[in-house]
Amino acid sequence: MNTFAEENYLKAILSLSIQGEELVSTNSIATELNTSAASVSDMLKKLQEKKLIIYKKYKGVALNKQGKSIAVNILRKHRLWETFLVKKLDFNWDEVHDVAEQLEHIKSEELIDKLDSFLYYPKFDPHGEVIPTKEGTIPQTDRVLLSEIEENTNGIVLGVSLDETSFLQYLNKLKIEIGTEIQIFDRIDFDKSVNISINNKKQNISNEVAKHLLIKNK
Amino acid sequence: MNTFAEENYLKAILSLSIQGEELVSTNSIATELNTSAASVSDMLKKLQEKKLIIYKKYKGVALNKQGKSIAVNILRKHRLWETFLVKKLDFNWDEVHDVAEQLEHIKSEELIDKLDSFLYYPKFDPHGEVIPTKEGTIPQTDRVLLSEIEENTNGIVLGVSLDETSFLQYLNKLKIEIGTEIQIFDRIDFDKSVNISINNKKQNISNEVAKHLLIKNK
DNA sequence: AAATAAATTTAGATATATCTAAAAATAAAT
DNA sequence: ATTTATTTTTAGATATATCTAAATTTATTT
Ligand SMILES: [Mn+2]
Ligand SMILES: [Mn+2]
Ligand SMILES: [Mn+2]
Ligand SMILES: [Mn+2]
Repeated sequence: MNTFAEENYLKAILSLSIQGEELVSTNSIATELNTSAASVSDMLKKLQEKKLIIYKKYKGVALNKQGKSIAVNILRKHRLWETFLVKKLDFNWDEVHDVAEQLEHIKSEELIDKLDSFLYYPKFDPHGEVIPTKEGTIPQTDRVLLSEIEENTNGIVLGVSLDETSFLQYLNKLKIEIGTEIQIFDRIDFDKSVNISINNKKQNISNEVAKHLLIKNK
Repeated sequence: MNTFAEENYLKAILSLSIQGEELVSTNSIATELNTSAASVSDMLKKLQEKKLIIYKKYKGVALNKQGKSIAVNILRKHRLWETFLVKKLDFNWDEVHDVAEQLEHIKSEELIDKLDSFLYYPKFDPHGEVIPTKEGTIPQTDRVLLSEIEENTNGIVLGVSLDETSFLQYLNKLKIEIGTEIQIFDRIDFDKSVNISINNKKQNISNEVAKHLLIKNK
């Protein structure tokens, strides 16, 4: 049985791997978890001993099979709970992340099975993020980040890759939500911002925001 | 913010107070929480410093106003979660206690408010135990324990005062559930067991079981 | 290649929550 | 009222998870 802290570290490593880091660095984990690099080193040693990661001092860390399985399961629980909170308890999409951070650590396989069934086996969470299967796979989707999308195309927002309150409330203000149709014009070289229009209203989206918008071309 | 351990100690003290101990003893807390008397002493010192209990060394402990408020709130959360698990997720009444032990520690007032609303403000949990109000009061009921009920009367089982799996599964076997009508004949002096009948079938109920059955006379 | 900077790990502390064994206080028995 | 037994507390360890500051390794400049 793993502690909350161990589970959070495994989830952080998974998240950084998905974002593209092959060998995840100590510092990026520290940033992700708002803790010190020293604490990360301590915990990596411990996870290494528990045989959940492949860790080479000064080089970086990756999840091994068992570590990945645990991390994906936490992610599954996180997203199922978020779905429950929005679909059943009427929370808004920008209010659920912090509570899900707690609920994801509840230990009961039967609970999650029944929650999944109660929600009619959802495929996506309230942020459009894909929910991993009970078997531990993360279904692949054909979404592209707005920060990397081709210029002069049309698309539809299918999700966000970040579920922090401040980000989601900013999207609310920009009138960007799941299902919003957008036209993509061009990307500015200088700051990597993107010019788009929503309902024929032109606007400029910063790279910081564009990096977290999942778009499907149409 | 209190730790899980602190919350569990406060809840244990509340539970023992309700069961009749005016000054709760170190040993009874140790038994209730399956821990050592030494650990209890350590924690009582800590809760004393946090001003949540009234503690006199070697004498015993009681909750103060703030400690009671916290404990009642944990009990409320425990029973609301149990209700959710049975009513919405189709758990049986003998399967929910352990998961509720985890869920009761989730910190979010809004979550509990919304859960309460989602369940249509239930007054009793799946074991017939009364759910404390948001304001922190425990509504009084006129139930009597089978171990203390008057002889030669009729009654109906409205609840149990213990929600451990082994006890509830034994009740399932005895065909005793909430709503079961029983006739009470007499109480045996020697072992305080009670002779009753259910559907005209006579049986003898041990004091250990009778102590946890909440009956309403009719 | 050597010097400097950045990233990472280790050393040494602190805080929480446990435990066993020993000491102290209280209760019960003689 | 002593002695004995029980209950409770303290002393001293262990385990987890953090931190800051110092040491070490790796990467970048000059
Ligand atoms: Mn978490
Ligand atoms: Mn999400
Ligand atoms: Mn608990
Ligand atoms: Mn209950």
